[in-house]
Amino acid sequence: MNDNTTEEESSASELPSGRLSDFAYSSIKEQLTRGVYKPGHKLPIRSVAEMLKVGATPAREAINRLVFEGALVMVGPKTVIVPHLDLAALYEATQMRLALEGLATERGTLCATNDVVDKLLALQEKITLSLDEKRYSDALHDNKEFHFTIYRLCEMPHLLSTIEALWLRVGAAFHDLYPEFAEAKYGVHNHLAAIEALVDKDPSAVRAAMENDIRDGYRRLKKAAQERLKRE
Amino acid sequence: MNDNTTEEESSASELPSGRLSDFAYSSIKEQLTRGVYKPGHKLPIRSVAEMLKVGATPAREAINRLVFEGALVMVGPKTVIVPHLDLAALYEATQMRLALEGLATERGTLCATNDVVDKLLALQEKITLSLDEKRYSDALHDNKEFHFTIYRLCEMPHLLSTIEALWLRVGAAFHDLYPEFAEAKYGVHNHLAAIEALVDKDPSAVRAAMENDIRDGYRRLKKAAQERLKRE
DNA sequence: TCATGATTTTTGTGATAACAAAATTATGAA
DNA sequence: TTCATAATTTTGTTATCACAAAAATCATGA
Repeated sequence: MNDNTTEEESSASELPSGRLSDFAYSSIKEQLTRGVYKPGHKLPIRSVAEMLKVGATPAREAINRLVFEGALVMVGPKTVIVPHLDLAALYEATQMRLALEGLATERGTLCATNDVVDKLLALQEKITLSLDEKRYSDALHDNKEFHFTIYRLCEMPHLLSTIEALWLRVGAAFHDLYPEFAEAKYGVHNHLAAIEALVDKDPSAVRAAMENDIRDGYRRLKKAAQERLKRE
Repeated sequence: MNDNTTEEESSASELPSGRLSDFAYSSIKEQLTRGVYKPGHKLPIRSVAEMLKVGATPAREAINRLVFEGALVMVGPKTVIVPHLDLAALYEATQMRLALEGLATERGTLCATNDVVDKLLALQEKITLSLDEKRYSDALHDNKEFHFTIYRLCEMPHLLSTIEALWLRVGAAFHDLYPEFAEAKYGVHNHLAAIEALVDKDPSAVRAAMENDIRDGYRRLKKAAQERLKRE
C-alpha cells in the first residue's frame, strides 16, 4: 500500500492491471481531482462497481479507503457523498498542511541538488505558461508537482503520503472552484522565492516561502468559497 | 469512519456489536498496543478471522486499514507482519508528532477551561502513582489520555485521528520495550510545565512543554531500541 | 552443510448471494 | 399543501467459493 507517491497520472480510462481495488481507488481519486462529481453526489458501491466494471468488493474497498482519507464523507450509515464546501475543514486542512509541508520543506532543503533546482525552474516555467494560456488544469497539476518535488527530498514516506491525503481532501471538496481560484497568477512569486532560498540552502527561508504559498492559496480558496456560498 | 477518538477501551474480549470490520479493527489494534505479538509476527487473513471468529472479509478489511495507517507492514505481496524496530521510522513519526501535536496544543490552549486543568492534574497524579507502583501499562494509558485531553481542545477531528494513527504506529513497533522506557519517571516535569502554561493561557509555552515531552520520549525510546538492537 | 529446484500448502483477491437495515417513494389523513 | 406512516427499493455488510500466485516444505545434488 501507499504507492501514492510517484504515480504519473494516466489520461484516460486505464485498463485494470494489478489489484482491482487499487485500480478502483485511483480511478475514483482521479475523477475527484478532476471535479467529475458535484459536491453532494452519492457514490454507492454498486454504481461505482458497474461504472468501473469491477465487482462489489474492489469498489467497496476503494470507497472505504477514500472515506478514511477524508476525500469522501459518510453522511449516513449507507450513504457516501462527495464532500460539500466546508470552511472549517479547509481551515483544518490548511493548518495541517502548514505544519507538515513546512516540516517536509525544511528537512528536504539540505538534500537538494542542482538537478532539483533545474526541475523546479522548468516546472515554474510550465506553470506560468499554462496560466497565460488559461490551461488551469495543467497549471494545477504542475503546481502540485512543484510542491512534491520539494517534499520528496526529505525521504519520509509516511509524511509524504499524509500530505498527499491532505491535497486530495482539499481537492475533492474545492475542485469545482479552482478555475476562479487559479485566475490570479497563483503562487508565482512564492515559488521563485522558494527556489532562490533552496539554492542558498536556507531551510527556514524555503519553508517561509512555501508557507506563504499555502496561505495565499488558502485565502484565495476561502474567498472563492465564500462568494460561492453567498451566491447560493 | 474515524470513530477513533473517544473510545473507552474494553478490557477483555468484547462481543462483536455493530460492524464486524470495526470489531476486528479495534481488536487487532488493542492487541498491538498491548504487545501481544512480537515484531515480525505474521497476520494472515484467515488466522485473524478464525481467532476473532469472523469471516474473511472483516478480517481483511481490518488488516488493510492497519497497514494503511502504518501499524502493520507489508513485507511481500501476501504477507503482513507486525513491524520491526526501525529507528528511521521512529524518527519520522517523532518529527510528524512534533509538528502535529505542537499544532494541536497551540490551537487548543486558548480553549482550555478549569475543568480541563483539573482533569490534567488528576491524570498526572494517577500517572505518578502508577509509576511508583510500577504499573507501567496504566501509566502509559494515562499518559496518552493526558496528551489527548489537550489535543482534543482544538476541535480538529482529522488532526486528532492523524495523531492517533501516529501513536498507534509507534506503539505497535515499540511496545515491547516500553517497560524499560517508562522506568525513568516519564514526562512528569514536562506535564507539570504544560499545565502551568495552560493556566497562563500561553500557547507557545504549552507547546514547548509538550514538544519537550515528545523529544524526551523519543530519546529514551531510541536509546532503549539501540540497546535492544545491539544485544541481538 | 548448503544451495537449488520441484512440489505442496497457504494465502490474498475478487465474484456472488443472502440478509438486514437504511433510504426512498407512495399513501393517506389533517 | 404538509406531515406522518407504510410499502418498496436500494444498499452496505458478511460469508463463502474458486482461482492464481506466493510462501513454505521437501528433495536432490554438489
